[in-house]
Amino acid sequence: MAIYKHILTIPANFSFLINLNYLQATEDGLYRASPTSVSRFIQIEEDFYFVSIYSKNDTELVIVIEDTSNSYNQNTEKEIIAYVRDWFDLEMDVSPFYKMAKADRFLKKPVTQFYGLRNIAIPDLFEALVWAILGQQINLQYAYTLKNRFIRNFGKSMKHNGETYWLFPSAQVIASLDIDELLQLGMTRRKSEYIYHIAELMTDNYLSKEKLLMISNLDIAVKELTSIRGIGSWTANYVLMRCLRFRSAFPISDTVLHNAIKFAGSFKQKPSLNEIKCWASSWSGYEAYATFYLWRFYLSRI
DNA sequence: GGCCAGGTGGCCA
DNA sequence: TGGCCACATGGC
Repeated sequence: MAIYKHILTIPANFSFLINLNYLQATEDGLYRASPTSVSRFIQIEEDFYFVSIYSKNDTELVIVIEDTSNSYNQNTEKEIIAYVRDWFDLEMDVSPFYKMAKADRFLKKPVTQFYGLRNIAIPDLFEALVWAILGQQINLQYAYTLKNRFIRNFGKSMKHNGETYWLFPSAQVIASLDIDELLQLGMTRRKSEYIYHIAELMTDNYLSKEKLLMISNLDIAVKELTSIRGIGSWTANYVLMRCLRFRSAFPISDTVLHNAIKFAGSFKQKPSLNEIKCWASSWSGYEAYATFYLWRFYLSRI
């Protein structure tokens, strides 16, 4: 089996360690993260490649690709590098965000504590949508339980050096199920319907990442998504922020965000929507990053 | 045991 | 538009 290496220069204001810490904290079986590296299987068309990423001297990211299916070509390499760049948001220039955040009463601490963190993506649209829907209106811990069940019941597992790696279930697989099979995981009937319906839309290609990426205007993208049953403003903004890289996507009704602002501001009560709108006006253009940092800050508190 | 949880859709005025 | 309310179950 052939092994290929590719080296990326680490951009400014990027800490691989801080990003690995985040990945370790949110491990879900799809990848494995350690304090020095992260590995996962990445699917390119019909083939799977085992990819490991580590850093060299904090100046370079080394991407190691194992050609587990003997199908490696120039396009494979291009796609895998694009995947990694997207996953870690390497194209993002965070310096203007940091400049703004250091003067912001809520963001000052988060950006200091997690300096170098990027909005780690959920590159797969179906995964991002399912994860958002699972997380609606239930506590985060149970949402992780449901996601685990979802992956282990319907996903594909791959072995590497004795370790199991999961691939997120495809929309095609979910669309071929009976809704009751989703219900049995412990989610509500309504959520089962939402997820099943979205799986159908994606299988029939009415909904795809490529189509959404052709939309550059946030409001239009939100409208497009919220026209789908089960996707409200929160879910649309969550997915646009985590998967499609809309910098101004802002899940403003998010309860963790509210708690994070309450925590960061040492308030006795959660802020009102109008207060958040007012304070967040200075985050314009960086709402997604502000939200991501506040989540990280709040969820990692002692 | 009661309240809250990374909301949404549907109904009503 | 804006205000309820059902959904439904786990975590604390």
